[in-house]
Amino acid sequence: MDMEKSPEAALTSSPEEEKAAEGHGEEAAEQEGDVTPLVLKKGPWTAAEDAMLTDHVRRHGEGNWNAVQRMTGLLRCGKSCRLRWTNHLRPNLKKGSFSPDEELLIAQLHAQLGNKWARMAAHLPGRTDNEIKNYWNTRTKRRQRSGLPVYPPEVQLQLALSKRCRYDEFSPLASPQLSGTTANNVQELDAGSAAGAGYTSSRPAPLDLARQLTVTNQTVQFLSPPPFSAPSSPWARPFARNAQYFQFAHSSPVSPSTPTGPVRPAATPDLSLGYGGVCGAADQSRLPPLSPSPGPRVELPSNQLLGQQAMPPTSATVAGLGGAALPDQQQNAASLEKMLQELHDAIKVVPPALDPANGAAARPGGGGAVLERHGGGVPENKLGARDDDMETLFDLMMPTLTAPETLPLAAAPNHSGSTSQPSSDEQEPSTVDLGVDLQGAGGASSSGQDWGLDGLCQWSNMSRIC
DNA sequence: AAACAGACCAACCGCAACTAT
DNA sequence: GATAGTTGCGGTTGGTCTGTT
Repeated sequence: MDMEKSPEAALTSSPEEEKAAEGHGEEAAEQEGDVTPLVLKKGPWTAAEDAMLTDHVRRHGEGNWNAVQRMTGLLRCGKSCRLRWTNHLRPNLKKGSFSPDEELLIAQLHAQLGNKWARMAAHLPGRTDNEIKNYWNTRTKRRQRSGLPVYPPEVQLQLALSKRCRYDEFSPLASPQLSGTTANNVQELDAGSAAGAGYTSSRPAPLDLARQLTVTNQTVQFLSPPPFSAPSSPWARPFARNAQYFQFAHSSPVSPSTPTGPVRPAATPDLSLGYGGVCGAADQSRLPPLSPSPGPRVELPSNQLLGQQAMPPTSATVAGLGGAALPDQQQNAASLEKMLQELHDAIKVVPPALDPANGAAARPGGGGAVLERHGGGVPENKLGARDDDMETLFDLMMPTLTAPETLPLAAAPNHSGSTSQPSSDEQEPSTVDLGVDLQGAGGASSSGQDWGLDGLCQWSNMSRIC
């Protein structure tokens, strides 16, 4: 039922007619009157058309796009008018190339949302979904062709953590309703960004690494207030912009479905980073599937992103799959250590403050973990903090390895992280398939925007360890 | 200088959800 | 409830620009 197509289809009867309309549509409309159906124009907009459309919107506001043609004589269908206005004429549009901040944000949003361009655009004021889509598709194509990872390392780690977070939220213990838009869900998480704009995803808000960490029973806050100096990796810069996500009270928020009492697997991180089989066959029975099983909810990749299956497996992929034979806690620990090393350029996690009562680190709800940007100067106790990071994260990781089989199956995202079939938010993929996005598995802490082959080597090594 | 390939961008198409009658 | 109309979204296409050979 394409109500916008039918007029065009009816009015544009032949290619010749359509072609003629492109050059003389306006004149034709004036001459032909009511007897002959209007031939709507296609193709690039002229300045005069833009002016007409802009004037119309100024007078009547946005919406009712089909009326534009009737009221102004503009020989464009409503759909075309809306598109033109939204993508080019609307005020406050930001033109030009994307800033590094925006690029990282897009990567993070894509990791969380898939090909939800409109939602992504809601997080990028002045940018349009079309713009983001074009950017992502071309960039992704290029990167995949180069064998580079689609996502930067920060996003990869965030994905790994958010995965665990989602397991929490989607755990069988949680009400199914929670998978929608209920309390403590994205509506709140998203409060700090771009007005929400219908953002009803069950995914965490972009750049919500702090929340991910919070769910790991650590509270997070910056030691030094923004603005931060630029980190070594431009991909880390948006952390500063989204500093609000890192500021939590010590009474750490807990995922609504996080059960109290003994730590469930829900509160344990899946540190496999999506490397299929990275945790080994033995553990796969306990962990959510990392790669989608064919089914109605499998997300199909964009045709523009094809070639992924044909892509030669990177060392990381091979190592990840091959590493399935060598999964154990130590290997995960090694992976984790690598990850931390990568991330310590941008983030430092200070261990929770000791509980004065028992001398133990205050854990749930009382954690004192603090994130600190390096921009404010290298912490003196960096190494010590890292050790504590390891200890903390080891603690978090171990339950994963012994997780019962009660973990809910993750939805089956596709290789590109793209979305397709779900028609509602509830059907959105609840995980992001790192398996393929990390196929290129490079992108550690390269200093350039194009996190490069150096990173590839590092991540490959990490996988090999696993 | 010409040919070619890739990147980039604007626009179109089809579909689905939503709203009004 | 059915139908018509509107809006929004994601995928795709085609033209133009730019860099390379």
